[in-house]
Amino acid sequence: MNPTYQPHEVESRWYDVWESSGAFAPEINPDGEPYCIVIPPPNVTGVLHMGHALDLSMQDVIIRRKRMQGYAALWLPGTDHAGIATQNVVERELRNEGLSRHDIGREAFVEQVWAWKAKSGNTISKQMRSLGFSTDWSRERFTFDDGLSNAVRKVFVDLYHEGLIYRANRIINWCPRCHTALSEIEVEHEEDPGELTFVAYPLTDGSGSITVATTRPETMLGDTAVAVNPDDERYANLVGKTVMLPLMDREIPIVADEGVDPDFGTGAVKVTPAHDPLDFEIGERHGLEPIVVIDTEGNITLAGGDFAGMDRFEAREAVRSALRERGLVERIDEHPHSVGHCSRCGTVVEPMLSLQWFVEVKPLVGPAIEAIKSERTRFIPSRWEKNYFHWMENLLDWCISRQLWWGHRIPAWYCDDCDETIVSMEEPTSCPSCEGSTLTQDEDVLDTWFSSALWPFSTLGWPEDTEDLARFYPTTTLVTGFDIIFFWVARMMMMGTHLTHDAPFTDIVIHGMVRDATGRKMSKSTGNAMDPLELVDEYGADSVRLSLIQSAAPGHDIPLDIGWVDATRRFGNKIWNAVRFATEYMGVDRVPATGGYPAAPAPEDAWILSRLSEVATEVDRLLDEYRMSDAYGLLYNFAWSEVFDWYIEMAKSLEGEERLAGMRKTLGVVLRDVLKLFHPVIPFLTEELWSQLSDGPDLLITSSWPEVPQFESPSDVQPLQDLVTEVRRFRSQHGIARSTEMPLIVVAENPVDGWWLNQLGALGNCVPRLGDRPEVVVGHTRLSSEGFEGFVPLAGLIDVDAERPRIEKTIAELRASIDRSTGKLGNAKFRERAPESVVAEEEARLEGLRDELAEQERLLAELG
RNA sequence: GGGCGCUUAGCUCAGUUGGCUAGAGCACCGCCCUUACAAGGCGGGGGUCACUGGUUCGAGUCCAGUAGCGCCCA
Repeated sequence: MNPTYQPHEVESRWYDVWESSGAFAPEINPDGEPYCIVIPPPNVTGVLHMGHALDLSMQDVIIRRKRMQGYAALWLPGTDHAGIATQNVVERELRNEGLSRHDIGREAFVEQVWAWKAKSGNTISKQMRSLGFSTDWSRERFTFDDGLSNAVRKVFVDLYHEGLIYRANRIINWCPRCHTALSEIEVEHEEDPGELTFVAYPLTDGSGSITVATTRPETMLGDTAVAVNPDDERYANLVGKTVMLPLMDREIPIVADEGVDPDFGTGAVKVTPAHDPLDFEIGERHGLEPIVVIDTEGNITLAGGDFAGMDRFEAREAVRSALRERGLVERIDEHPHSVGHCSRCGTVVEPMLSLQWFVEVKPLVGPAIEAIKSERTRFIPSRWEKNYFHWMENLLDWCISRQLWWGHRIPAWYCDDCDETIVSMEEPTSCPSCEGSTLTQDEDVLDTWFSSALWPFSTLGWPEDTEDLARFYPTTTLVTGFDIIFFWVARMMMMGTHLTHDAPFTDIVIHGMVRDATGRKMSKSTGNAMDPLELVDEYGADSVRLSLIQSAAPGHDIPLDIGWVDATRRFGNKIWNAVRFATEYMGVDRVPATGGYPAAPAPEDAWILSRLSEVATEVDRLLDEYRMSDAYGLLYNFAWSEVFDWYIEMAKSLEGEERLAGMRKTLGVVLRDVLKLFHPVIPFLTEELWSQLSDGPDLLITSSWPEVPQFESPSDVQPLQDLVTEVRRFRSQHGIARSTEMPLIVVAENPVDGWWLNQLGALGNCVPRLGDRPEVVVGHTRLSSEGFEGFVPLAGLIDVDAERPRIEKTIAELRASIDRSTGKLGNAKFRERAPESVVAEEEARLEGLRDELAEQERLLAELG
């Protein structure tokens, strides 16, 4: 073995071995209980980012452990077709050739997208391999696969016939750059500086004017009313009057509507029903005609009079200066407010009246909420329930049509003769209503999230009655970021409960976002994004995985400090060397891997085995609760400080063939179990080291999860370690060279075994001998731990006076502790109300402290 | 404006039913190339647990309020 760990050599070796062994498929454990995770499908155009790395690392930890525990563990990978994103990518390529998609036509365009996908669409799946994720590639799915597309169509048709999908004119969010409708969650609200313009609308009766405030003056071209709150006394006398809309010379009414906030601006608002959701509602209530003044390009329409053809932002300035010229602008205030941007391209979205398809969500929400309330499905951490409920209860109907070419075409046809709408699985040949045969299919496609909402069951074969569906659905666990609860989790819950009559998962594990070391969101534009693959190059995949898992406290954001990644790399080197030492110097590779746990371990061995047992139990408990960060933090510290720093050091001083055989066996099982416990998070390194320790061809990935029997630790190990630390501290504080021999007279309450004294000498670098407690300790210092005292003759080691400050400091610390303790015990209520065990412990502690103080004071006095 | 969360060491963060001297990694100081690992070992310094009040024998932990920060929604 190399003296240092080289991640790349190791990592390149194992992935193919695992995959070809069949380990990734649930069939590896044919009789196991099913356990299933479906991957949150990344965007087919996507490249792996830190968020994926975290999300997938968590899933791999879960699935690898379950596999080792004997479950038929299925982790199903795949991607979604990402309508807008993918179309954008291919359109950009076309643009480089000077073409638009319209130049080549729909069919050729879609062909080109498929070609693109075949060429560069699977980047992320390839990247997943370099991080070692153990997904079952034989079951990889794509939302555009035939089976999944069929599911999408079936759901659309069924929901339409149930009346849950309808087509209507509504205000939707329009992206003038992507030329499509968006759902409200594809809109990102960002704070913009903005200005509030106060405009006077003259009353037609000449009795003055009413002032409205607006952040979007250009929309006034489409105003069809002014509205005030009915309770607003300031305007009560104006309701029912009309104003003359400036620039357009259109007479419009002043109406009273509950929806108006009297505290905003002047309390009077302009009403543009075609370009604002609230205004649309007001318009509906008052029978106002919506006038579309901004077109799908974001330009002013012919209805905008003199401003027709202008870009909407250009028009904002033009309208404002035209109003100013007429003396109608009263003032302009700065007004920071949030403005919607397209989540795909960043363009300011335009609320716009448009004919679109919608899912009526109200009937779907109930069962989706009930699944959580009844604890059929739980969020981890549970506080996300509140957000989920809150969001579900306020859900608006979901706009599912997109004006794209890349996506599932809406299975709706319109009869040219009678305007009948036909929704069906198969393309109709004639109109069922008028028997006309000129039918035109809806041009639009469905929102990608519509197909993603079916993901947990469509990937398993639904609506077909497949074996996988029967076996693995409902799935067990979903792991995803909180930012995706609304987009995706909620919709899967709705679709799952409605279509399959069961919630799609049992546990929903929510994690935070990976941020940079200072807590900022990683993004390309701020230049602080870390590329997981670059980190893999630099530190190895295992380090990236372990540092992410260790940093990820449940449900919190993760500021990823490169220092963490580096620390885990050093840990890799440490564990590598521990195994190297065990095999090359201690002969552990001569111990059969299958030998089991020692039956009658020697004291040191019993101690580390008992710790292993405790740690393994605790790690299991934490992992069962998805507290991976705590679990692996614990294991990391156990491995490093207990196995490597203490046990291996103890092992070095052992002698005698029999004793060495016991140690080898112990070190062997401890290291093997540590490798097993660590395998889910650092699979490459552990698999490699397993092969070094193993005497057969068996892979760690398919080995069995540790079930460590209980061992009883000798009670004097902890005092041994404490005394060793005291000895080391004494040496360090006095700067006594390592090579200087240091005698130690050991006084023990109970008989001391040879091994104990041997370890004290070896670990403490001292020469201990059992002796009697000196009547007078002049010329000694005293070191102690529970049940043991050690006296160091100072002559020849240090100047006696040099020990005085050390003792004085100890005395001061003891006195402080004693004060605290007596204060506590002196409190009658403490004795009365605290549990007996707590009081007894405190009393024992105080007694110990007082004894120790007496010793130290005597020591100081005798120093003279 | 509504909701959710955060504030603990120089930095980034743990700390689950309240109970010994509040932990980790990095950074810092001292000693050591001790025969696996200097990507290491040993030892050390460093915290008014944001603030105020309350509950309690006992509060980083529970409750209320204040301040600051973040996210989501309107």
